[in-house]
Amino acid sequence: MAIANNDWIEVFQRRLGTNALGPAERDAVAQAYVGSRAFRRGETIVGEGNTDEPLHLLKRGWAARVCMLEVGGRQITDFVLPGELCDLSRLNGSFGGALAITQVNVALLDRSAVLRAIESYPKLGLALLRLALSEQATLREWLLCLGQRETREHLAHLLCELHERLRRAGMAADHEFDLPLTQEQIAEAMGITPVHTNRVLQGLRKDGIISLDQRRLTIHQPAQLKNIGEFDASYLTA
Amino acid sequence: MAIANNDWIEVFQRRLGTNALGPAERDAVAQAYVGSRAFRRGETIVGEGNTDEPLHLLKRGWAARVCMLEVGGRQITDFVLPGELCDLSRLNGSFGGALAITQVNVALLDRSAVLRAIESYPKLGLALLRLALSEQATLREWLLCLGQRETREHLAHLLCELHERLRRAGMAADHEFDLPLTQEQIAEAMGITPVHTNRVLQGLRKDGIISLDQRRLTIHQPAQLKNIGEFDASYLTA
DNA sequence: CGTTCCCTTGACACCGATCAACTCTGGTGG
DNA sequence: CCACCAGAGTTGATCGGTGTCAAGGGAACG
Repeated sequence: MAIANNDWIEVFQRRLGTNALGPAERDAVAQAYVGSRAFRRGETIVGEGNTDEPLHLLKRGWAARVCMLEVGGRQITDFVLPGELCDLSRLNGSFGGALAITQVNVALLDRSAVLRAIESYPKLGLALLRLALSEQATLREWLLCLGQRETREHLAHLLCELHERLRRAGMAADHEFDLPLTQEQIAEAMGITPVHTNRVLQGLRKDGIISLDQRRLTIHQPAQLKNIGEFDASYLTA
Repeated sequence: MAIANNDWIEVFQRRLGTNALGPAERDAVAQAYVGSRAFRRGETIVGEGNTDEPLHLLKRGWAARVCMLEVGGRQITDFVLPGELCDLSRLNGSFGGALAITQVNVALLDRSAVLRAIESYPKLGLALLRLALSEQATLREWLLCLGQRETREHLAHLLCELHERLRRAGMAADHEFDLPLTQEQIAEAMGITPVHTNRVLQGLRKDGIISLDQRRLTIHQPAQLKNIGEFDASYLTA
């Protein structure tokens, strides 16, 4: 079907770690490719519920995984950066959806082809297992933030985490980066209201620790920020 | 080293789904067995940090995965029931620890032997990937609870989740089960204080929805409880 | 030049944290 | 048999962090 434009594999490999896949695994994954697609800011990439859609591998941009309450609220459970799958969880059951934070490009991978590739190439299964465990670690850290940290600490931690992950993806400078989130989206990730997000952000600004203008974040006092958020990057493995 | 007492494999297989492992995978896992161990209520099964300890597969009892703040609090991120691994995440990096909620028996599996088995038997890797994704789904649901649900709803949801998981493990009757958690531990799972846990529990009791005496929970109005917690078991896949 | 989205700020109410005291149970030792 | 003690559960009073409601400002865009 699709002409194999395999630039996305590089991105995928970068995320998994350069040695995670050998040439055979690379090829096997490449053969699951069934096309590409673009989404605009705010669009739904994957809806909730278990569908037969292909898997969405993020080539470019930011996405967020979301879980919704029937009535009340929406929770962002995770951000998806290039080289990660928006819907790895669909390999098992179903859960949650994904939405585009920025303009986004994804590679579409046929789900059953991926499953077949895993059954033939154990290193691929192991690489995906590691990816899933890495996501688990982030989810646990978010639970810790939501349950135990105070809001100011939580926000500081979130900013540190995003900075570090973006840095590893080659998308952040030493002390600044593009933060395409609206305050409402930050709120949905932190389980608070947009109004309160604003106030806590103001607090960090007032103390000269960060500035945030036009979706550009600058960290003036990195050590302070890490300190406030008790940020220790060691959970961001692989 | 150890005499192969392989009753734990049955428990493991029950959790993974009966068809997840074939005879070859079974044997491969069995060969990673290096012994068994028991822990008493309250003991630490796995400490935080990345060690070379073997993996701990829960044969009997309840455990909890915990993440700690340097100062302040501790968050229970997940409960571990029989057939699950206390420290699957150690296959990748490290993260968090595990503690015994009840008297607990675990099978010890050599970590590198498990890794070798995965590299030889892709179905094993896939089964563990599915297990990890199932854990992810629970973590996401917990994030939704912590971030978006009110405390009463959160507690109702937690009780429903435990009931359903215990039922699947053959450890719960239709409307009652042993809940070995102290109110303090429930609080650590929900990110609230023990005092408040008590009050919310009283609320559910006062409304005749549940009763909880001597670590035995009875659900008098199951439909009501599910309704309050907006509980939908579909995320508990595999 | 109006509309829309996002950010910002103020006033007020309330949920849940904190502090403190008391009960109840089971276990231990005199 | 009773005294004591530790751990868990219960309840009340008070305080503060966040949610809620409301209004306004500023930038981007047609």
